[in-house]
Order: sequence, then structure tokens, then C-alpha cells
Amino acid sequence: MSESPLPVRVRYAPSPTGALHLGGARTALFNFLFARQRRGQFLLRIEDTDRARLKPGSQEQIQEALGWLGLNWDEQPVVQSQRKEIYRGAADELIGRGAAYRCFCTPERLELMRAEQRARRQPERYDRRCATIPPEESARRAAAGEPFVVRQRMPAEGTTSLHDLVMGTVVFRNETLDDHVLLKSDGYPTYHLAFAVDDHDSRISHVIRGDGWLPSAPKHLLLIEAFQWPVPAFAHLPLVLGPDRKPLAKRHGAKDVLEYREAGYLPEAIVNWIAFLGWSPGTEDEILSMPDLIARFSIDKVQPSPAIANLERLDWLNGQYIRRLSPDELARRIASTMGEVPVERVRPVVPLVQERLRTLAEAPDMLRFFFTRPDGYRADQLLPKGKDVEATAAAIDACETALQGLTEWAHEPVETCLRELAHRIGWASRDLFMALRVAVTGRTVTPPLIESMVVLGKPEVLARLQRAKAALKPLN
RNA sequence: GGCCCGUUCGUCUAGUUGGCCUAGGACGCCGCCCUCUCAAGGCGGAAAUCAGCGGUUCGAAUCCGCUACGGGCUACCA
Repeated sequence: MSESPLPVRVRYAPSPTGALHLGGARTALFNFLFARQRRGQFLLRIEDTDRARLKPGSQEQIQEALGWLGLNWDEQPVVQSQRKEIYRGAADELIGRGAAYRCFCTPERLELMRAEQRARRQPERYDRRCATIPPEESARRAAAGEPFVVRQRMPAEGTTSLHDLVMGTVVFRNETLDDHVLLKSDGYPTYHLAFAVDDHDSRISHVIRGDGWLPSAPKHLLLIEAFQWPVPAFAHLPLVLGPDRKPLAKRHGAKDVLEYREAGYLPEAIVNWIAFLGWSPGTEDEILSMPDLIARFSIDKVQPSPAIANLERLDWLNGQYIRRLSPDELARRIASTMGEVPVERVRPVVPLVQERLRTLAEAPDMLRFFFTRPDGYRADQLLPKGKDVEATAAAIDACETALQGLTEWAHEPVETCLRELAHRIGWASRDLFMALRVAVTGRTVTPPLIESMVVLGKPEVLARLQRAKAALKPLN
């Protein structure tokens, strides 16, 4: 595990086949943290060599999600489809060196071959029929227009070992390696070729990627060696799983990163949350900001086992981050989710909900009563236990009169006034408060009543009390 | 089937040079306190014989082996 003397350069290399999901975001994050900590570069590469699976708009979506999380990349993203000729040249070079060869086998023959191997219960691997075609013949057939792919020539014996920063040393027997395809017949490279060429061209020092690549890592190592290029360090990250221990998917309610934004999560919370999926600082700290993470991240503290995403923990973390926001900032973020309501109207009300929110998405519902009067009351909510309609109407009426007489509309006088009133009419203050709460807000669960009333203002509160009284009348 | 990786409370994890671990923290859960509801906050609790078995050792969650289970890869996908 020798430290690379080269400057640190890492990359996140998604294929544009959909949105950025959590696992990808975490891979990107770990790359980003590592780069920033070592004052290196974090690059973005678009692996779009699979023309069939390409989804329009995907690249933009991925970039927006990365930006939202604050994972800003350096330099211009490398787009593989724009580098077709480079890969072709690289494949030719490999053929020239004897490290690769053209294969003219048809898909039909390959399928037949595999079927036979399956029948004989042998490993399904290319049988290397084309490996022994003389170079001149190979070149002639290619020149004649016969379709072909280029395959990597694997050593028949020996072992290839990888010193992975997360998994430790992993040894593979070369005889188990397949002569996989490097260049497809459509002229596009497969992942393996493009990976080696691009990482070399980008001078990538550390390959930090999903552990799905671990099994093909020896091929990659051999490829890099065939080119006689410097070998980067490797770190394979375990998967993020859903609650059923299956790879994270839609059905778990674990959504694409951008959908978390819709659901009212803060990017800071998402980052903190996924950072702790498979990694921990080794201390008892739980809340770490991006700068903290950059300072404390360490690849060898990454867990080699897969992590199961804990959505409840995200909710808690999100609440923590919401409480740490300044009221102004929170108001801005809430207003941005509420379209029609201007920030100035949200701001005064924010302190009342700040410690009650788990997600921004809960805010509109929680705040609604500040902006619109309750439309319709439910008797079962308005009437405290054991109090009838008449008594409740009378109590509300008494409140109205008492509040009317207040000269100062502030927390202290209002509370004193109401408690004295409760005492005077022989009501438990909790009952009075609940009746008032429903009268003023239309609901039984709200931010603190007195504060809410103060913010609403005296005329509005009195108006709502009258409406509540009116609503009680027909019930009598 | 073949190859590779993994396995500490329900979940994320601490633990990594074997003894200070009668295994610590966090989320969630339960109870109490606070209290005008709900939260937040405070306090306390239940919760892992460290996957199992066999070694090495005075001593193992920590080292070795085997087994079981889970996962990944096994495409002209990434």
C-alpha cells in the first residue's frame, strides 16, 4: 500500500443510463473527499460507450445532482463517445504488441459455445479459437471488411494480485481469466479498454470505484501492464444495499438523489448520511460537515462489507441540519419549496417550526394556518374532553373579551391573561389552550399556541375566535 | 457451476500492533422528566455469547483453517 508520489487525481465515471442514485453519489463523494483532502483533482468522466443503454438527459441529471450535493468536479468532463479513435488506436497498439487479437467469431457461434460449456458444466469462457490466427491473416480479413472484435490475450498461468486499499490483497489465478472483449464490432471500446486508456490519459492516481469491478480488476491490471503504463492505486467500495439486503433500488423508497431534494432533504444531510454508509471517522462524532469530512476522511477506514441504507437515520440527520440553519437561511429554503409564498412572510414564522421539522417538505403543511384561516372546525377537536358545546363557546367568548382588552400583544401578557381566565372559569389551562389551539389554527398539532397567536396578530386571532364560535352555534 | 468479496445490537458502526471489551456510540424502539398539543432537549432502559466450528495462545471480536449464510462478477453492459 505504498503512497503514490504522483499528485492525487481521481474521478467519478458514471454511465449516462439514468439518474444519479445513492450508491453512485457515495462513490462520487468518497472520490471527492479524497481529492480535496490531498489537494488533488476530482474529475468527471461520462462512460457512454454503450450506445444501446444511453438515456438522453441523463448526463445533465447526474451533473445537476452532483452539483446539488456540492461535489464539484475539476476540469472538463471526459466524454468517451468523443474519443472513439483514441481507443481504436490503443487497441491496434495492443494487437501490435501481441497483448490482444482480433476475434471474428459471430455472436451465434459464441452463444453455441457457451451453451456447450454450460451443458458440460464448465466455466463459460471464450475458447480462444481466434487467438492463434496468424497476424497477416487477421489483418487481411479485417481489411477485407470482415466484422471483428478485439480481445485481450490473458496469460495462461500464474497469478495476478491486486493490493486494494479497502479489500486488502486479492489474488487471482490467471487461468480463470477470460479473453474479454476490448473493442466492440461497432468500433466502441468496452469499459475495460476505455477505463485503462482514459485513466492513463487523465493521469488518474487512485481508482476509487464500486466493488462490482473487483472481479475484473486483474484484467485491468494486466491491460495497464501491457501498455506499460504506471499502475494507479485501487480502492473498491462495497455496495449500498436496501433493507432486504438487495442492492438499493426504487422499491426500497430509496430514490435518486434529485428525488431526495424533492422530498425536502438538505444536501448537507444527504452528504453526511452517505458518508457514514460504510465509513466512520472512528470517533463518536455523528454530525460532520463537508469540510469536516474532507479533513477526516480516510480510505482505509472504509468498511469492506456492504452497508444497508438506514432511511430513519437520514430523517434524524436532516432534522439536525435543519436546526443548525440560521432562521434566515431556513426561511429561504422553505420559501423555495412553497412557490407562491414570499420569503418575508415565511421568515417571522420560521422560529416556531425550526425544531419541529424533519424535512423541508413538512413545512408548508405545518405553516398553512398562518397564511389561511381554518375552513371548518371539527366539534370533536374543538371540544375538550368533558366540555359541551355551550361551555366551550362560552370559554372562547370569554377569551375573546379578555384578549380584546389587552393593550400589549406579546407573549407575556397573552399567556398571563389566558391562564388567569382559565383559573377564573375553572378550566384546566391545557383544556383551554387546546380549545383555543383548534379555534385559532384548525388543528390539534401545531407550533406553540401563544407564539403563534402573537405572530398572527390580535385582529386575526379575534376574527378566528369569532369564526370558531359561529361554527359551534349550529351544533347547539 | 466457476471466480472474488464479505459476516460485531433490527440498522450504521467503535474495536484494528491479541489482555483496559462484564463489547462503546448513533438511529430506531420503550419509560421518565420538561410541557398549552406536537416536536426538540435531558435522563434511563431493552437490544450483539462479536455467523458457526476447530485451532494457536496464559489470554481472541481481534491471528490461522474449515463450514454456513449473504453479496458481486461470470455480455460485442457499465
